[in-house]
Amino acid sequence: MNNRLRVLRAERAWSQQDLAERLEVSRQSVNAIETGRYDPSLPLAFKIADLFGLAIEEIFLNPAKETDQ
Amino acid sequence: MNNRLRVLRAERAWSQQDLAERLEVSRQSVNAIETGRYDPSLPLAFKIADLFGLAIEEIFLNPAKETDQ
DNA sequence: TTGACATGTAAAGCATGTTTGACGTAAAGC
DNA sequence: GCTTTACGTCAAACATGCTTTACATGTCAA
Repeated sequence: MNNRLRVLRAERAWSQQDLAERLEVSRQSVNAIETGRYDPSLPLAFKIADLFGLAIEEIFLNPAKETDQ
Repeated sequence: MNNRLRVLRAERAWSQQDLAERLEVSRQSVNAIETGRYDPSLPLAFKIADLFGLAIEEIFLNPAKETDQ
């Protein structure tokens, strides 16, 4: 599932480590999600959405939808 | 994480089996999510939201938010 | 009162998400 | 050159999500 995490992080000039700390997960988890190696759990997706003040759907792109924003 | 799956299903008079088939998961998965034994994966959450024509946030209640709709 | 259906749950196994610790590489500053 | 920081990745271990099979209960209609 594609996501805009890298862009949102870059807009804030945060390192993966910075983001990981704010989300209370490991840096490797942030990296794996950004590089598309796996999707976050739903609770983590909510935490990410909260942190950026966006809806989950504005960060994670529904693979079933054609409109890729 | 609380969710409104049971209500949405009841509004359509679907059995757990009906819903499971539409989501292409097992009836036990639907039951486990409804009874709160575990949260769906993010991809499954998207599929559920699609099926009901709602946002993920309208079905799954963010545990970090006080406003429980 | 039997049969069919809906729901809850359990165990075992496989798939996915997350952790820690470690290593390689590249860029930037001193 | 050396050090530091950022990023990508790997392996092992553990946690969670999901499957199949199975069993128990309640309800409802015939």
